[in-house]
Amino acid sequence: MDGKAYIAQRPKRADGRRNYDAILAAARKAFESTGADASLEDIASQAGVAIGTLYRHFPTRASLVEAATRDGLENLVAHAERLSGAADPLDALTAWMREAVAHFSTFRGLVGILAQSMYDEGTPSHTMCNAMHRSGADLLRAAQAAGSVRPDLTPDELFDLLSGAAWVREQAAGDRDGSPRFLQLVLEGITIPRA
Amino acid sequence: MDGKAYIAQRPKRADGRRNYDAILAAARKAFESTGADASLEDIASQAGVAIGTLYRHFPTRASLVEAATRDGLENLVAHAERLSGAADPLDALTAWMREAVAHFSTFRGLVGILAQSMYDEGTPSHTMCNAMHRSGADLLRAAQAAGSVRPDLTPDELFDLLSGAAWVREQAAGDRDGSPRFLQLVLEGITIPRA
DNA sequence: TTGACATCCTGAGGGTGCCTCAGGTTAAAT
DNA sequence: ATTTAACCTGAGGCACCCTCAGGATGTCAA
Repeated sequence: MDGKAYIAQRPKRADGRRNYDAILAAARKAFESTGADASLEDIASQAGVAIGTLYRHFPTRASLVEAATRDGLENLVAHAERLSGAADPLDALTAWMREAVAHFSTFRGLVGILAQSMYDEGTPSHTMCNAMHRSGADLLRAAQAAGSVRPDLTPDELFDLLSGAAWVREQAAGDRDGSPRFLQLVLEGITIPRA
Repeated sequence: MDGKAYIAQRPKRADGRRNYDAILAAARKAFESTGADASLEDIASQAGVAIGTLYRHFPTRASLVEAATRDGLENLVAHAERLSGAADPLDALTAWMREAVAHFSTFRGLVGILAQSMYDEGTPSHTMCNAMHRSGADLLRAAQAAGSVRPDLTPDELFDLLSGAAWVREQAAGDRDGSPRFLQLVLEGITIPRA
């Protein structure tokens, strides 16, 4: 199983690259404003390209979403590595969690796709999700080792909590954004008060 | 604004009632197996009825979902009333929360609709959601009065937590159902240990 | 029993979106 | 200049949504 089979490769010919980029830009805009179920035909026409061209570069909707959000996930992983070994592991973990929730709710419907990708191999985003999973797990372990977080919390559970927070955030888009509060409650729920 | 304007009325003629019931039964089965986005044309044909008949009784998909899940919500409210004034308000609250999560994830996509209905008036399920909100708020208040739950938790936040738990549950359908654990974490997070 | 009629049912049809594929075009390598 | 693999196009088949004009029928009152 070559995981990359699903991942759109950046094309080599100049016109191909141009269109690839245009489609990606249009997709980002459309996802932002409409959600992950934006019309692919709209995206194509917005990119000034026929629908077949979009499918050539991104054979599935998931692959397009993956390409449109790869940067964000990479940043998340990079940030985790920067934070690892911080003076206060709990601060590091909470800061990262906040960022993770923010990214997960970049647009409506993303968190569902990511949650799917997390445990479903053969999904475009699966590789990136795995990397993120490892990053988060490291930060969690450190915070647990420092005695700041309940030791029985597993990485999977951490991601369930993060996903839940992101989902709540995307539901209440705009007004009544209960997400900071949700995450706050979760954080206070899993941390161990400094005696 | 008459909230009932959207709610499908049980038709009066015998054939109408028959079809209404058949559609509802087919819808329940379809939602159960496919999710809230099941094909309405499939539901109609499964009920042995033309598509126009389905739309006659249930002008919108939301109204059909509402009708298919009304019983469950009513039970939830009734159960809350039965639990109110229980000897141990915390037990009552947790029992009710578990039941609520179970109902919210009756089928894939329901919790999203309910979360929407909760704060969006003019939605078919809004009335029922309001009733449920009140029930939950009562149980929460009691548990808080007993000193068992952190006093700053609002009913809205409680429902965000419940929705999040239900959403996580519906994501991990089948294997790896992290939902009991999720709710457990949330509960331990919001309760105040008995000194 | 028999109208009369409001209620109900039907299903074709127009709209949107998904995705494929046969055929035409073009960048790039030789 | 030729070749060719990469690329692009957009019509078309499929599924689903939702509406509406016209036909069928249950109900009730006479």
